[in-house]
Amino acid sequence: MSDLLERLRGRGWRMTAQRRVVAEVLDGEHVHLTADEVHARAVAKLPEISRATVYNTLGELVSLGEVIEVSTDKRAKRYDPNAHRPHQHLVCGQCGAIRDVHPSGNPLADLPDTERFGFTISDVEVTYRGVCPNCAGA
Amino acid sequence: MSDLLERLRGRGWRMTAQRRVVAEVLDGEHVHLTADEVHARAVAKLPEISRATVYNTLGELVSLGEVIEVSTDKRAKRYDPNAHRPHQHLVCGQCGAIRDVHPSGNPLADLPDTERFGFTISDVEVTYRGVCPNCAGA
DNA sequence: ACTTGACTTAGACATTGTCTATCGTAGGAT
DNA sequence: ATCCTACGATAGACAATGTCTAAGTCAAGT
Repeated sequence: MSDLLERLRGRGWRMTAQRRVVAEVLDGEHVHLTADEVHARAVAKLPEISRATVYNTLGELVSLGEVIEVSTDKRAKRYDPNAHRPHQHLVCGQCGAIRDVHPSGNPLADLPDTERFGFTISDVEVTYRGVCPNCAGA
Repeated sequence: MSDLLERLRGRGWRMTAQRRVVAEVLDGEHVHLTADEVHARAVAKLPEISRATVYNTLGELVSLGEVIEVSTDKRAKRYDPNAHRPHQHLVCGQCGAIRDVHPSGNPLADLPDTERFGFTISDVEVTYRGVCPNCAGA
């Protein structure tokens, strides 16, 4: 599991108990946690950890490109540790479940030059919305 | 400009000064305003209008499918009155400028069945991120 | 014009995120 | 091994955005 910790150490990250805990939380379960959920899980492992530290650490991980911020939900940002394989998200509008999915083509190619208005495009974010089998069945 | 107002009236919307003002603000400029910006512009036309009413009215317009909620920016939701032509957004990461763009194909088709996990997909949200000519030039 | 239920209001409250001043500590230097 | 120091952590205030409530107001049907 510690590929993440290894990489961070390799980048000269100063390793602290708090940062380790946050990294472990993210690395442990490949779900999409909100900052507060990360905080809650971190507190379980290290009760003194503060909210600010979790936010700071998450922000640093995002800057380092180790995790991705997603805002599928209109409320809080979520953090996706699966940053090394480009992927998109499939969101259930009822229960809020999120799945990672992998596109067939390159979505960047779908935008013709005439629609780029001189922008230099670096990234595309694609979110499919629908209803998951669970919610549809009920 | 009052296609919007017409449609709303036709749907049995109870027409009040506040709702008219909010609808006019959205219908007037085809930009992507935050709820607070809508409120500010509404106050300019009708000083007594309250924040709650603006939020309520925006929520209703979204439910009715007359405007779309977009969260390109990580902060506030933005409201896009251009709900009747499917489109996507192009966002400048530096200045936050947002442009509507029109896709060449149907992005829904890009997700193979094997990646749908039983979801019934109803919508795709695509956001291209990059740098606008203005910011790139500077 | 009257009545009624839907709409509006002000402001408290909730949630999420940021900032600051202070304290603690990881890791290099000695 | 111990000390130093700069970087990180902390608590809690603050800010931004959004939601809720209780009471007052008004559009529209009768």
